[in-house]
Amino acid sequence: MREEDSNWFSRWEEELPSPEELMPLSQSLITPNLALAFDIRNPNHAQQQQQQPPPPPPSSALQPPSQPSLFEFAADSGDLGSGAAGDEPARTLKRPRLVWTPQLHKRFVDAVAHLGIKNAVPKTIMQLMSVDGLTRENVASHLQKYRLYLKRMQGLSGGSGGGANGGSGGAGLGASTDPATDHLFASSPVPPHFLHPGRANSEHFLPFVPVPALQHNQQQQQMLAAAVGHPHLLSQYHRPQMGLYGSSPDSHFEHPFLGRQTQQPMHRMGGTPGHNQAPSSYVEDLESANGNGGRKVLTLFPSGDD
DNA sequence: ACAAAAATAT
DNA sequence: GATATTTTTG
Repeated sequence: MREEDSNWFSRWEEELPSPEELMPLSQSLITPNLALAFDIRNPNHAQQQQQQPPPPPPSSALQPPSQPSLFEFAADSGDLGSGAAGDEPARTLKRPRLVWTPQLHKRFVDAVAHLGIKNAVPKTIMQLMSVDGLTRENVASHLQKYRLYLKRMQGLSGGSGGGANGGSGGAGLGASTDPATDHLFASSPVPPHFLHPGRANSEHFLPFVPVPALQHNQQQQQMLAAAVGHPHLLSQYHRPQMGLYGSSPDSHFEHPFLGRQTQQPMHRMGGTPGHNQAPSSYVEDLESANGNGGRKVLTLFPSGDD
C-alpha cells in the first residue's frame, strides 16, 4: 500500500492500451468469411484432428494477400469461394487457435483486476472483455496459466514490495521474471492485489466508471479483420514486437477467427454491487479508433459513405 | 526435438 | 468453474 499503491495505479493507468494499441487486437478477430474465402489453411497446421491426410493442392494458387481485391467479397458475401472450398463447407469450420497477444492479455488482466479475484471467473471475465470470438474456454485456459504465473511470482517475490514488473519495461527484473517462460504475462502489469490475497482491503480498486455492457458494431471488427490482407494499412499499427499471425513472411495469414458475433448483456455482475462494473476503456478504444476523425483508421469497407 | 501455449477433456 | 491432459505451435 503506502505510496506505492497510489503510485502504481497512476502508472498502470498510463499503461492502458491506447486506441492504436488495441487495434492490433482485431487481428485476432479475423472474420471466418474472409479466412475461408481465401482458403486460409496452413499446411503446417494440422487443425485439431489427429491425422488428416493432406488434401492435394488445387491447381489454382491462392491470391496474394497484397491484392486489394480480397476483401471485396469478404465484405458481405455470405457464400465463400466455391471453387476453393469445395470439400470444406464454411459452416463446419473448426475453431482456430487463439493467440493471446500482449494487448489481448492486457485486456484480460485489466478485466480480472476490475472484477477482483472473487468475481474473476472465466465467464465473468469473458463477458467483461467483450471480445468477440473469445470463448469461456479460452479465458479459462488462459486464466489457468495466469494463476500459475501469479503463484510463481509470489514464490520469487517472497512477500517483498509489489514490484512485480516495470510495466513498460516488462521483465525489467532479471532476478524475478524469466522472459523465456512468461513472455506474455511479463508484458502486462500485474495489480498488487493479485499477489496479496490476504492483504489490504480485500477487493478492488478501479475508480473507473461503471458502464453497462455496451457493444460496438461487430461490423467494425469485421472490417478491421479484413485489413489483415492489407499490410500497408496495418503497417501503421504494426509493432515489431508482436508476431501475431505472421509466422513466416511468406505465409499469408493463419489467424482466422471465428465469426462469432456474441452480445453479452452482462447479467452476471449483479452479485457484488458497489464494486466495479465494466471499464469504459475497452469499448472506448475500438470506437475511438474508427470514430476518430483525425486519424483515419481502417475504413476499408464501403459501409455506405466511406 | 524441445518447450511453451492453447485447446480439450475430466 | 477448476484442474489435468492432450494437441498444436513456435
